[in-house]
Amino acid sequence: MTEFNDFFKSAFTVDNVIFGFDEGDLKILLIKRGEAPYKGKWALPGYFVYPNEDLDTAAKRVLEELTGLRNVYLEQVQTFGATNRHPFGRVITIAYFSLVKISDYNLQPASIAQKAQWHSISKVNDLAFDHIEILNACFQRLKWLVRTRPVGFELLPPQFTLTALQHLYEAILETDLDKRNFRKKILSMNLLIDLEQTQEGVAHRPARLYQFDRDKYDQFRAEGLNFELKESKKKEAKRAAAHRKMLQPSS
Amino acid sequence: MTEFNDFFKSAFTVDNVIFGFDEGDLKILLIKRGEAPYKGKWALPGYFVYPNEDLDTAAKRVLEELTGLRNVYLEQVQTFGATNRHPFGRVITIAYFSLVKISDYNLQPASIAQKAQWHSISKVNDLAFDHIEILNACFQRLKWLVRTRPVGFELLPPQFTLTALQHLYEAILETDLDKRNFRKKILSMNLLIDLEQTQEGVAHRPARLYQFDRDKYDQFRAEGLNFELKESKKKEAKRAAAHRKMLQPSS
DNA sequence: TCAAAAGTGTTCTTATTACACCCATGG
DNA sequence: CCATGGGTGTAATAAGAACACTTTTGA
Repeated sequence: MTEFNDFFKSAFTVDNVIFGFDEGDLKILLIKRGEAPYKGKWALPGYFVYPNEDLDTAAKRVLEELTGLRNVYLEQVQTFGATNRHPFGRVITIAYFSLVKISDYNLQPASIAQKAQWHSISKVNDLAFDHIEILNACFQRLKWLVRTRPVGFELLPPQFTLTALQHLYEAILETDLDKRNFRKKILSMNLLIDLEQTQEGVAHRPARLYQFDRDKYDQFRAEGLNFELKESKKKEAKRAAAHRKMLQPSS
Repeated sequence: MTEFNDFFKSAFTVDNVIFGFDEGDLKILLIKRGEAPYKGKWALPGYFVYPNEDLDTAAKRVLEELTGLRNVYLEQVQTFGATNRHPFGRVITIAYFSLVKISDYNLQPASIAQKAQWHSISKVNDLAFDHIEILNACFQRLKWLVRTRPVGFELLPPQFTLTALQHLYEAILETDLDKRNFRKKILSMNLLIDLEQTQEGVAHRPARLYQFDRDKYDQFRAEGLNFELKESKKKEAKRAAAHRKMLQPSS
């Protein structure tokens, strides 16, 4: 039988999937581990929770130490606690994700890591611990969130074009969206302020710039806001066809 | 500075919000605590996670010890870890919820509790620890889940009437649904098997009995299934009016 | 004048909502 | 024969999906 005090021999960490968006690509911030275990491997930024620290506070601390950013979108996602997930003992981890504007980001010297770097989410495939599993859970959650709440703005600079916004949604949802329907839907929500400015120096018709209207969002949020986005069926069908084709032996 | 070994002095528990449905009421199973802390108070069933036990396993164990039930719907919801939430030290808890058929339920002698009892969720207001907060988080999650996945069946006996199913949804969503629209929607999903039997011995026209078609559900689940239910606007308006009236001083 | 991305409306289809009466049974 | 809850269809509205051409700019 387990003694009561045997229960008080565990530790817990927070791990943070920090999403950013750059060059049309959804990215996450990873650190190259400078110490055992998994020395030299890429990992999610995370650390032990201090004895007198709340979980959210720990997640914020990890984020701020690494990026210098405060007041970013941060949400608890899921807790991972397989008995064998950490070689040093029983360590469970509470996974968070956060959304940052890469343009705001300044790399801080981080004693825990030799190196911190943005990685395209599509190219991440081998991480320390069970971090791939954590990443997947957080990515799934982000997909859901982005269809439900207008959090996309957290990942863009304060001024953006509708096309940039659409590309962000397409990157997160891993699908194509119809341009006209997307604009109709987004604009009909009345959450964007038209800055009545346009891009400069682009080799094509310059796009209008918009800003997210946070006040109006806070106003709407009370009443529960609908924010669904669906894939275009035609493009979905094309993609499915291409996929089938790919799977078939060439004849 | 915190020593490394200071991190390994925490414990964690699982707490389980066990939902059931009986007499038109959504209920949860609570235990009256037989020991300190919070001796004599009602609490969510939960216990420490053993050193060699996975989190989901611990949640299943707690559930099975208390109810004798296995193979019930169980889902991790959120982790609560405020530094002061447990008087014995740093104890974080991973909250789960489960859905059981009260008809299947058999109370097991539970050494941890003097007493286990079903409580109408609307009447629960004072629980040990931060369990009210946990309950709220799980209830919110259930509301979302029930609009998204056909999990309602987990709470009903194997054979049920459409009216019973509707009452379940109304209890969970805390709203009224239109009878005809509800039936149309539910039947159009083709997830019910009409047993071609009717109730017996009721003092009104006997209702047809249905069964959940789990095979068909598993089949559909792969493709991602829509399962939305909306409140009738008229009834919503009525409710809002009643609420406003209630808030006004009688003149 | 060409390339590149911006911008814009309409039609069709599908899903949601509102709504009221007759039916079968037991007491 | 009455009370109780079971069972049914239709029309109006709203939301979503498909779809192609013109505009503005820099090179």
